Amino acid sequence: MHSGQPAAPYPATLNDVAKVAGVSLATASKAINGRGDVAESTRKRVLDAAERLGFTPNQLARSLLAGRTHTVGLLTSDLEGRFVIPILMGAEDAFGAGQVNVFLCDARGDNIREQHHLKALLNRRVDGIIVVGRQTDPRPSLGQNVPVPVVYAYAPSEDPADLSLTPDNEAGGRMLVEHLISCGRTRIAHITGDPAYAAAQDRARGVHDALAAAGLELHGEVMFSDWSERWGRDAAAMLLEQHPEVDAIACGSDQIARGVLDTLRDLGRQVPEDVAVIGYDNWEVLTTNARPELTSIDANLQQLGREAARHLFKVMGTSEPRPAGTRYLPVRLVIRGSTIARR
Amino acid sequence: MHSGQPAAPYPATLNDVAKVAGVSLATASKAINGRGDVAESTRKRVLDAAERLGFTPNQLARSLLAGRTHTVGLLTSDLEGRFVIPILMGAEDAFGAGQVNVFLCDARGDNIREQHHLKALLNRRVDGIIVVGRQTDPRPSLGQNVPVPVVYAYAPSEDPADLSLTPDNEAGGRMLVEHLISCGRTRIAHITGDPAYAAAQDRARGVHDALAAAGLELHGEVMFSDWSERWGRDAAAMLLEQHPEVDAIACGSDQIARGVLDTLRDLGRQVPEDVAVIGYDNWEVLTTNARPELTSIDANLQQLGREAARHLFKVMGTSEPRPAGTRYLPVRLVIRGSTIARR
DNA sequence: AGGCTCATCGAAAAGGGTTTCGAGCACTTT
DNA sequence: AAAGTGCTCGAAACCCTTTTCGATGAGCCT
Repeated sequence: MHSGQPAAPYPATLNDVAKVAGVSLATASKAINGRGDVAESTRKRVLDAAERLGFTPNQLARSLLAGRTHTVGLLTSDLEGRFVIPILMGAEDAFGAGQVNVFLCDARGDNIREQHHLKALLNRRVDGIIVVGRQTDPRPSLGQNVPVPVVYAYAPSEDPADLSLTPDNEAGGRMLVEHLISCGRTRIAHITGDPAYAAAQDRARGVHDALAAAGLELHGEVMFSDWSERWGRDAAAMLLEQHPEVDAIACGSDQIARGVLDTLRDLGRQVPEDVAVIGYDNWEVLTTNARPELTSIDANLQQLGREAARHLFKVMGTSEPRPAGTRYLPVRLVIRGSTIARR
Repeated sequence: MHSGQPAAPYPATLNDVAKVAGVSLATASKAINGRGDVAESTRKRVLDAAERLGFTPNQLARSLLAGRTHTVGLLTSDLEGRFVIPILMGAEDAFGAGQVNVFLCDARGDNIREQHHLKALLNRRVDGIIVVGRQTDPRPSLGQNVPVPVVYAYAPSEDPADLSLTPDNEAGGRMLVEHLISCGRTRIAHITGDPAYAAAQDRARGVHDALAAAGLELHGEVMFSDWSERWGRDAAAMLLEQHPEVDAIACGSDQIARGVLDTLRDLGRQVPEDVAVIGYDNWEVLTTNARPELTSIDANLQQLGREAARHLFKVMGTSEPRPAGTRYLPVRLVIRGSTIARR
């Protein structure tokens, strides 16, 4: 089964346009790019010819000359991770329907491959690079001798000389507790994921601080294990056994929260009447399908991607000293039925 | 907070290398690319110089000359969709740690924006384009006068002159039923999503055909509505009211299956002992966290992405007539505890 | 010694566009 | 009539690499 059509040829070059219009290369270029020094009648002739031939300028040639390609590289270590995608969308968004295109590279968590991709991107003369990790744990820097600006998103760089943008997990942890308190809860427990993750530790610290600030104490220890629903179910069962008095459970992820909801349901506890539950990440497929729908913390990742892109935009091309350090971007509370009863 | 380091300059050009090595541009190029006609001693001198200067060839210049860029465009209409990502990974994978880089463009479902991105990709002289949709419903073709090969992935093109790769949903539907029958079930119902989706219709047809082939009939009508957990819960409740005899439920998505599992649990039915449940899509976060873990159909999307890339590879550069038509790629059964009791 | 081959190297063009700068020309001014 | 002014346009350089093909020189044969 073949179409038989080999392929349309690439459209005309500027040279063709110039010939058809009966002018020189230089004049054709100026006419098309709207530079001065070309009579209105000539411009029209050139534009007509370009239109007829379907001319579009070859970006390769243009970039080669200009020294800027209007491309950026997005270097990620884990594409399947759900954190990369919103960031990627935000970046694409900020660069806009505009002129910038994004090269996507997935290093699959392999350092060698990352170096390889980096080199490939530089050989293609990208104007900037966004490095996206899948955890909020600091990652090794690409180093300071990269000839284009680099910004680290989600996973900050270990090197303070780099610019990193990462969600403020500590503020998120505080937000969990503050919201529960504002719902009138005082007997709060915290079930979270793998203690080896900075995200787990940072959120737990936020939880602790907000409780302390309100003169409260956590009911039970922070329960660390992994980020699964199963752990949420098991942890909730243990928790209710040892601390049946709890009236709110702050969870370190939406998956954990889903598990917690299941156990509460099995044990006949009403949510949110008896126990309020709050998740983290605002992963829609989990939050909006839960019974009841799950209140959660959204890390504003798309916003983070936009910021990263905007930053690159600002410093691309300039040779000024670049901003450095790690910026913690605000997160956002999304309230649903698991903390506030629907009327 | 500034690093103070403005940016390392771009590395040396071939000209610099030639000068340092004391040879001509041509010789330097030949030495570096391993072409013949250059004395071993000279080659060493050039390579040393290149090493010292950190020379890497400018791909722009190279591409401009060669007429091939070793880049492809990936044009998607919906990045957040979970179908795009595995396909993207498969494509990245097939192009390999090799030479090809991927431009990612998200049209956000907007036709104008898609045209715009297409033009931008062509101006950058990509060697090929992969179009990825978020549904299996056929989508409008980009047309036949695109100067590079195009392959449609997941969402096939409406135009049979294009090459499309899409998962075989009908076979998947049959597989649902065949597996349930092989588990000894005969009283089978089907709950699925939005009837406006080709995926829902194709899978339902597969379910119907496989039942007919086994001399069985569906218990109740096919239940269409939407792809949510909530619908799964509600539909299962209705189903068990009207057809309490069912011993298996084939679901059109994992979300629906999760809802079905919840209702069965609420009603005290054992899974899989009383009722077997099977999902579709093999969305890991849903399947492996379910109680019991959910048997499902995997569309092999990563494989599909690889195939798409491989196809582009094959026809890129050649001017032969291109293969056309829609190819339905095999799907795969992933067995877990919701259909077969764990020992 | 002259003519030959062979290995090695470099000049130049090509790829497609942008930009600088000088040339040509019509028209005005003194 | 000579000089000056202002507007159009084109030649050529440039970006960086690859490739062709002709030039150079050394070594060998008769």
